[in-house]
Amino acid sequence: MATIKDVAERAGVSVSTVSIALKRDPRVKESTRQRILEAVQSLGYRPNGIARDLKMQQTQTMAVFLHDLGGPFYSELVSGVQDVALSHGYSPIVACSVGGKGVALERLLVENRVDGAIILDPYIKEDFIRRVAGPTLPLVLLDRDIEGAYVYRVTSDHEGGAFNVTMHLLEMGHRQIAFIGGPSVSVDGQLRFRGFARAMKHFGVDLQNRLMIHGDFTEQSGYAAAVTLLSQGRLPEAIFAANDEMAIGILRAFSERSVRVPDDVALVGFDDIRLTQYTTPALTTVHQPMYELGTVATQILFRALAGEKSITPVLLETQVVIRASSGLRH
Amino acid sequence: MATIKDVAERAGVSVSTVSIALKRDPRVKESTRQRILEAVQSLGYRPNGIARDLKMQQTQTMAVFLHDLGGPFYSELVSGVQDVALSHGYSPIVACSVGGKGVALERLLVENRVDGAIILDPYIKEDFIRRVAGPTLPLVLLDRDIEGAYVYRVTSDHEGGAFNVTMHLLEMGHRQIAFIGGPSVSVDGQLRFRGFARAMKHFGVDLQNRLMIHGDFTEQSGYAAAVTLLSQGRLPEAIFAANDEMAIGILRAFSERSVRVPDDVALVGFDDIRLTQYTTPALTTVHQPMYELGTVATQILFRALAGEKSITPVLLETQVVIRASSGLRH
DNA sequence: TAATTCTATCGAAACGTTTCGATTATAGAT
DNA sequence: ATCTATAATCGAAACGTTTCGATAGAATTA
Repeated sequence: MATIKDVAERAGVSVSTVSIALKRDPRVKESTRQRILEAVQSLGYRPNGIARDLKMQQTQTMAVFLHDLGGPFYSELVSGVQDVALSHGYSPIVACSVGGKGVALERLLVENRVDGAIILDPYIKEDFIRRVAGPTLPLVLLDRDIEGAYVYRVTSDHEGGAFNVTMHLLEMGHRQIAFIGGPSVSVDGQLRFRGFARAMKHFGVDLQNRLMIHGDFTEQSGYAAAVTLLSQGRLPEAIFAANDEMAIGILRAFSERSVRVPDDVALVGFDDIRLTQYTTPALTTVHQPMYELGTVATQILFRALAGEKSITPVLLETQVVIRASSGLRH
Repeated sequence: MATIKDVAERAGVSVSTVSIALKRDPRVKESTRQRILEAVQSLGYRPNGIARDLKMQQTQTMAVFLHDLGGPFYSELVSGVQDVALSHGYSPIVACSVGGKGVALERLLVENRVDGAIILDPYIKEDFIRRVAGPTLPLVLLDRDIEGAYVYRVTSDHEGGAFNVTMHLLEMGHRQIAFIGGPSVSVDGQLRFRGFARAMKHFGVDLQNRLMIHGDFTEQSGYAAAVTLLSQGRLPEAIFAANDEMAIGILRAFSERSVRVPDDVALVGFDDIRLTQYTTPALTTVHQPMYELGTVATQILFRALAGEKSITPVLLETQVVIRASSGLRH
């Protein structure tokens, strides 16, 4: 691999001249630049980005960490990040935050291979985040509630969305409403429960223990929850699944057993993943502004990188999307 | 940011001693190692990965480039990559290959910030790939047909899958079959057409020009193709959409106009994305082994990295998945 | 002509590691 | 006490850039 030194030699100039010539610095004479460019060509020289990063003490790269890359709405999030990052001359890369020791999280964050990161993963330990964040590595956390220096936060209004969609169910006359929750670590799952409980209280409806079931945001856990409910003998009037994946699992369990949605039981989810438009019946859910989440988070990252100090947490609105599964004719 | 030098000073040893102590080299006495560890602690020292990469002349990082990160089946591909990469001590990162100058593709590949890459993007220029590949940067291409030094290939059997699913339609008695193709650059789209044409020929059915329509793999283009077909007055007996996204667009156009699938017209897609199970009717399609594509590609990458020279292209089998949209009762 | 300002180029240090060969301290053998 | 083998540590070079201050020559001014 040819280095800048080889180019300098071939062109008969010094290394420093090559370096500045390559960034079109007007200090170098046009004729010498040409000579240098020829040398570059003939040697197939490509600058070594790592050497550059080391010298510059920055990488112009930022990372997005996701718990599992396959999540159905992450692509929009990443688009949002991408659009803003590119306009700042940065390259976003996406990495999976799981995998244990020696993995991307270590390599990129601990060993400073990126200038900043956006993190969407309820499982990453709080003290890891606080330890690793710093003036040279601001971190923007999505849907987490961690305070710390150089740690910033953007969250969707899970509680508000959950409140609104629960109100929707209540207004349709349902009172016996089951709640299928997410894993206990996930703040967004907790907030969704809070919104649900607040709406129930608002209508003066008591929560029933047997209708509060814990899942883990997977389709299978939704399926299992449906089976649990069915085993209780009588179904509730409605079910609020804390995310769409679980709602889809529930739908599958019901369809296999000929339980009709929404006639026998109404069902709503959360997230508005693409699939919800295609299920039978289409799923009422709460839309999360994923693209906006990406752009806002990235903007905050650049403000932090620019040295801005006090950046307040951002809360983004969510929106109820009413479809057939909740029983409203439209 | 504390450097190894600071640690050395604080611990009262030389830089080199710290360096080897930190990798548990038995040459350094236990007591000094402890002293060093304390210094690391109190200074909050974190090794600088970039300096290390520069010195080592490798990054232990590989990239996966996707044309758009949102593609519905990429997550499985990436899981496959991840599983193999981790077992080799490598961190895969995912980046989007679009975005023009100064973007991830440049930064990571041209400037050698990764040790190798897997690329799934029909739009990346052939000469770029050949120019950038080299002994220090093997490239594994997915669904592309480019030959070159240090360029390796893994492909799904698009042609075979298309042949088989077309045979399925023919065996069900359909003769007038429309083909909705992908963008002309995409090799996989071309192969799917080849398989389709071969099956038609096999049954002695002529292709009709009016039934050969070009799309671009998006849902909208499928919708548009359906509209085109409808405008012709009489529908074909069956439609083969070169990917599921377009098939879904077609389905939407038909459902909006009360054209019944499969009663009025049969429909098949390609890819077996998750959505195909949930559409009404569920979509007959061809399953691509995406996870396997990821693992195989990554294994090849590591063989190349290990210096293996002649690695032959791999072809992975696809499988027809028969669901309701093609009309077969099951 | 001498002094001054540009213009074009160069040399060297620095970024933070790793590693090789050299050096010193410690112990064991003669 | 001297020599040798081993253990523990050190110093310096190298990885490939960027950039600052220096330098030499050409052009301008007095």
